[in-house]
Amino acid sequence: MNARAPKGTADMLPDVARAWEHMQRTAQRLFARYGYEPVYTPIFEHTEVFTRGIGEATDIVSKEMYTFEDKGGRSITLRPEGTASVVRATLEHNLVANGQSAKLYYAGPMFRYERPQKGRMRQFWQIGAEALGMAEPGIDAEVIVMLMRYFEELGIPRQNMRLLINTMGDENCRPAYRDKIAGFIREHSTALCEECNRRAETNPLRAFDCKNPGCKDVMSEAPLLRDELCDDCAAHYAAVKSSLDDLAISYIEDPSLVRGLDYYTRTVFEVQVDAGLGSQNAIGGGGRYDRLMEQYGGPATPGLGFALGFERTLLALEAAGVAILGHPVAEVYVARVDAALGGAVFALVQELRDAGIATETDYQGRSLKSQFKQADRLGARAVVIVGPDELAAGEVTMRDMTTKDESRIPLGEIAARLKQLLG
RNA sequence: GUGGGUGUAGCUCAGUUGGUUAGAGCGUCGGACUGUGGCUCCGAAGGUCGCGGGUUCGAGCCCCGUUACCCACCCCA
Repeated sequence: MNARAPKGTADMLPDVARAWEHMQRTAQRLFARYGYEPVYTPIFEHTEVFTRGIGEATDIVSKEMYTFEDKGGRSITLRPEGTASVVRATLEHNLVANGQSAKLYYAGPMFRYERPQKGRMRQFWQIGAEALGMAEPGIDAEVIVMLMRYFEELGIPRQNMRLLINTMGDENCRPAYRDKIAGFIREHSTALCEECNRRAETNPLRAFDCKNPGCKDVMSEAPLLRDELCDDCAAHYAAVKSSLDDLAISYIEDPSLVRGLDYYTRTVFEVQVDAGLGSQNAIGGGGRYDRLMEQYGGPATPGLGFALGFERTLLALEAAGVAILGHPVAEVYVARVDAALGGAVFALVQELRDAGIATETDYQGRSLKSQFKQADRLGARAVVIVGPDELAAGEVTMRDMTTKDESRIPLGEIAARLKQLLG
């Protein structure tokens, strides 16, 4: 038996699990203020949900999916991202029929078959939010602001983050631009890498993303979509920027920001940090996907959203020196002078827990000294000592671990006294 | 898929030109006039030195293979 988690997965031990819960709670509180409601979609979907939505030519679909055939012969894929599923669910349940809108958020594990490295896992967690049915540029800004506020609320200093934005155009202006870039790549084929040449056929815009210095040079001369936008897209982009300005959210326009999913239209954005993530730098990103619902056979429905990565966010938090503190494991520790008193202790511990007090005790027959050490380690504010002397008088000793004050308390009053001490 | 690095107690790591009972710190457990914590001191438990071959009188140290993890490329959260 190989007692090891599979490659690219990790156990989240209490310290990390606590951070996870903190990140989820923070999202729940914040997103609720923006009108978002939770949604849980399956962790696996029919493969087609992703191939259609994300795009056959993307890295995610072409080489990173966990796809398998189930016992019924269906092709199933572990979700590599959340948007496709949420949009599928929205369509399936008619959440935005007849001009309705929906604001939904989700959190959970995603799966991508890649070589793991710092900030990249095969199973990784994301929180995402999707705003469906709204085409106005104001909602673009709102989504971006909520994402930035989330990171800030967790404790990543604003100056540690960089918000990049760009526009991908729409079906009116992008095809022409796409052809133009494909042509540009062909013209400069000798100066570009093999991969970029291949991109001319599959997804020309991704050539902007190439990290090869030679390609970067060449692509810096390429025509920009910004200059080829149709009027509607140009107006939308201008309005988004203007809203961000109004909200004092600073951003960097990055024409090379393309992102790895085919469904994006118009606004795309990414939040990057410099420290803690190894060679990665994005902690969150997203964009608008006004045609996605139609790709699933649904009515034309605009939408946009973002996703952010837990692992990377935690790395960024650590790099920023932010500690996520846990609650004490126990508020009260019940110690017994000798093991024979177990019965009385057991009843008392249960009574305290029923009274809402986090209570811990020893089940290993340890020395009183050791029990005190344990109480200290668990962060207990008080220790209740159960000994023969006390019990003979129907009492216990209560020790305030901060002030070291001790007093004998009748058994019947101990719960109330402890609650009083704990405030 | 490709490349580099690492793999010694629960954790972080030392282990000299290969040499005889493999060490430290932290943590854990026990103790310091025996019913009491956080400091200090003492002591104890705990290791197939990733695994398999090879070289050697002898290998944690050298060689080969293998595996795991880490990091990087690609791309992304």
